[in-house]
Amino acid sequence: MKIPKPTIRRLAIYYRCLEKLLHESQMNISSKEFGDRLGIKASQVRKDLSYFGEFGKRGVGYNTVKLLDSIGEILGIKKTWNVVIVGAGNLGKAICNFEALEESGFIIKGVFDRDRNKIEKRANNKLPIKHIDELNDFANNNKIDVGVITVPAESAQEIANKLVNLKIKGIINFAPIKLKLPDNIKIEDLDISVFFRSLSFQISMEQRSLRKG
Amino acid sequence: MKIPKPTIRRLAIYYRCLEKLLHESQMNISSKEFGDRLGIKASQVRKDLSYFGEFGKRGVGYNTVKLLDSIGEILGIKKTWNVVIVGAGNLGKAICNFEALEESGFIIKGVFDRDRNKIEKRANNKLPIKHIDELNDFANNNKIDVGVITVPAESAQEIANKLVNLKIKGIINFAPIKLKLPDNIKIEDLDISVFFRSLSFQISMEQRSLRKG
DNA sequence: TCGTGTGAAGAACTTCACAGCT
DNA sequence: AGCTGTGAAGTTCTTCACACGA
Repeated sequence: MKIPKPTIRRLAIYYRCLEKLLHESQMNISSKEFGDRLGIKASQVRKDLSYFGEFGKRGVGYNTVKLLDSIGEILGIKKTWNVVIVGAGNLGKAICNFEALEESGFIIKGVFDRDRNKIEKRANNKLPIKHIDELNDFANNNKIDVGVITVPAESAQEIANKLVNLKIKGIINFAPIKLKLPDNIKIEDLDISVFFRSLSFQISMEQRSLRKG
Repeated sequence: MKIPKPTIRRLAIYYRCLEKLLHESQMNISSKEFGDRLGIKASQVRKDLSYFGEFGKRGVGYNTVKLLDSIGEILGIKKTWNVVIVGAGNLGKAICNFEALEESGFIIKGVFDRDRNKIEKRANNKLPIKHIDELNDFANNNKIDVGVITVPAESAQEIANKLVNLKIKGIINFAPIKLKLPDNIKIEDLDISVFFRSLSFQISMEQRSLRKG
């Protein structure tokens, strides 16, 4: 069955919320309350979950632990993925220190940059930055599943090609460019400035419509 | 007229691409070539632009400079917004040093944190980190338009409330939580871990279907 | 009675296809 | 001839509404 992409996004959000619920020792939740917490309609929550099975009890709701477990299974969160980050600028370093990644099963194995001045400096508590030329050797010794691209747009495609050659399975691309990739490589694009510009539009729009009407 | 939200996202992407085209001295582009560069259908490009006017010439295409200018106008990129960042962890610091923001008209005026150990340390080349208690005074002296929330989920709503009291217009929220806000405050949510988990799902899914079929 | 699961209806978004300008 | 602008068709996603189980 075809799963809508927005559904996947929301599953990841549900997962976060369930972790929190569990932390608050709430053992059961209805689609209504769940949706209200997240600004999502109850029917949407039920529909999303129904793509994958019947997780709830009629008249009762969903068991927090069971649902967390099931969504974790669906998202493949129990698996772990070995990650390399390419681009040790501010964003790359921030990602290195982003605790939520290990929690999601992404283990950062190496950080690479082409700037030799950065080499061996620490990107986070543990990881020294390596030169991009060492990437191939490194990948031979460490099975890499996922590459994170935090280099400027100009070099992003070149880095993507290198990553593809390492037989990775997926890429998170922070560079503002559409990468050309083989079909079997999964990709998530995340251009942060797009969110800022979208906000800029919303604010401008409101001001324009206030002026008019 | 109602503008689809995906259209706004894409306008921001078009803008980025046009900047690049201009840099490459390409003065004209068709919707076809434009779309191909971005992995978007030509008809989609034309439809998106048509919501805002007629920017192209039939038989010719779009003038790069004129279109860049028009989209900039639409997105409100010529305006500048004064920004405060709340949360001077790794992500907050990365945002401070994110050049694309000033280019998009977001001027970072201040960085705040509740951890007194961080105070007066530099978040980037220019900006000292201030304590969150100083936020109100600061906002009285600097008209703030936009707040960026990079604190943990637990404190995000509290910070959002503080920001709303400062009469800001919009928020970029990196915390994994749905903020409750007045209708007149614009919001963009950007939970980075969602992208990783979505990738995790895509990879797991592929492996499952390969095993089956 | 309460809340899930789900076909069916509805809304939102994308793509087609072609008239019409250059 | 080439390419835009746009109604109309098509597709995808969301919401409704209700049967059914706890």
